[in-house]
Amino acid sequence: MVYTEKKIENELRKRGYKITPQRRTIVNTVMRSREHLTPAEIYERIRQEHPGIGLVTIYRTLEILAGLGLICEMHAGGNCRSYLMRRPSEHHHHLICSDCGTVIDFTDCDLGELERRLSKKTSFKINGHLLEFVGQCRKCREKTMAG
Amino acid sequence: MVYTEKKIENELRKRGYKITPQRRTIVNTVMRSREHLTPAEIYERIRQEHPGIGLVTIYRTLEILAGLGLICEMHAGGNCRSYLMRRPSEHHHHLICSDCGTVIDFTDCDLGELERRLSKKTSFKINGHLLEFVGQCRKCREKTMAG
DNA sequence: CTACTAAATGAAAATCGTTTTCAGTTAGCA
DNA sequence: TGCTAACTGAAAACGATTTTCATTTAGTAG
Ligand SMILES: [Mn+2]
Ligand SMILES: [Mn+2]
Ligand SMILES: [Zn+2]
Ligand SMILES: [Zn+2]
Repeated sequence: MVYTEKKIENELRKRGYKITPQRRTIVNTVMRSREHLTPAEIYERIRQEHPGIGLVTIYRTLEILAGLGLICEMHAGGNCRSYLMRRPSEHHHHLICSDCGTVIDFTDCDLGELERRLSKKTSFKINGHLLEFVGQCRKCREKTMAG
Repeated sequence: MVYTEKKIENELRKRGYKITPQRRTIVNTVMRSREHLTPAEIYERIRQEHPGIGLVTIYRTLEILAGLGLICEMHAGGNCRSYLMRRPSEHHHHLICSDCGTVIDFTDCDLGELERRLSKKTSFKINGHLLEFVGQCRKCREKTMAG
């Protein structure tokens, strides 16, 4: 299931959130992007069409969208900056190049068995998981070899 | 292989780092602890014996130790704070309670197959992975029920 | 042991991402 | 058309981390 902007607006309305021009732009920007965007990046993109928008509003809207599960957050290992991405239709994870930051999505993680085992052993109710592989993409590896 | 303080000192010396009383205390503090400590927590613990130590020094030392792989960093999902922990002898991961922050270590992750598949498909050289489960521990679940 | 020097330290300021505060504006509804 | 709760943006506050810089010190060479 792919989210259309209409669907997202309905989702927001349903929860009592208002549809403002700012929110529309933010949703639109995040939806259009194939890459993971930081709040600052979203801000920069929007500012060109819609100067005067506040970075705070970006934060507030992203928080709501993430809360509703309409977008998802990514925490890149090293520098601890949190990126935001549009949510593909399925559950997914990331393979990140530690040199250039390239992010590749993948969907097969198959952690159900492990989750069940852990849950049983620890009496935790497990709600989710974070899985990231870190490595070097081909380009960066070649660069390293050359250098 | 468990790191002794002597071994760590040697490792540092080998790389040209000096062994200062501050570094000794930091290594000692991190080694003694069974829990994951934030830089601030380490600072607080050390301050009692060794007032006058600077938080900066904690940061700088932790950075070196992490760089050498002698300790490892943890990035707790939500608030993006990075915790530091002593490195157990084996590769391990975390199960975190989103309510109270309790962290449980586990060692079985069995991601080798997936790693090989991804590596082949993407031409990445994969160097590591980050796996965290997030949920609610028993106590917090009971509290929720009661409330 | 003494002198030297690169490395390390700590105080203070700077930076960075994020959150709070608050006064003014607006979406959605009666 | 008017009301009001929700929303907005500027500014300030915030907390974690980093940088700067003057002073001190570990390790070493004499
Ligand atoms: Mn993704
Ligand atoms: Mn651990
Ligand atoms: Zn790369
Ligand atoms: Zn808990």
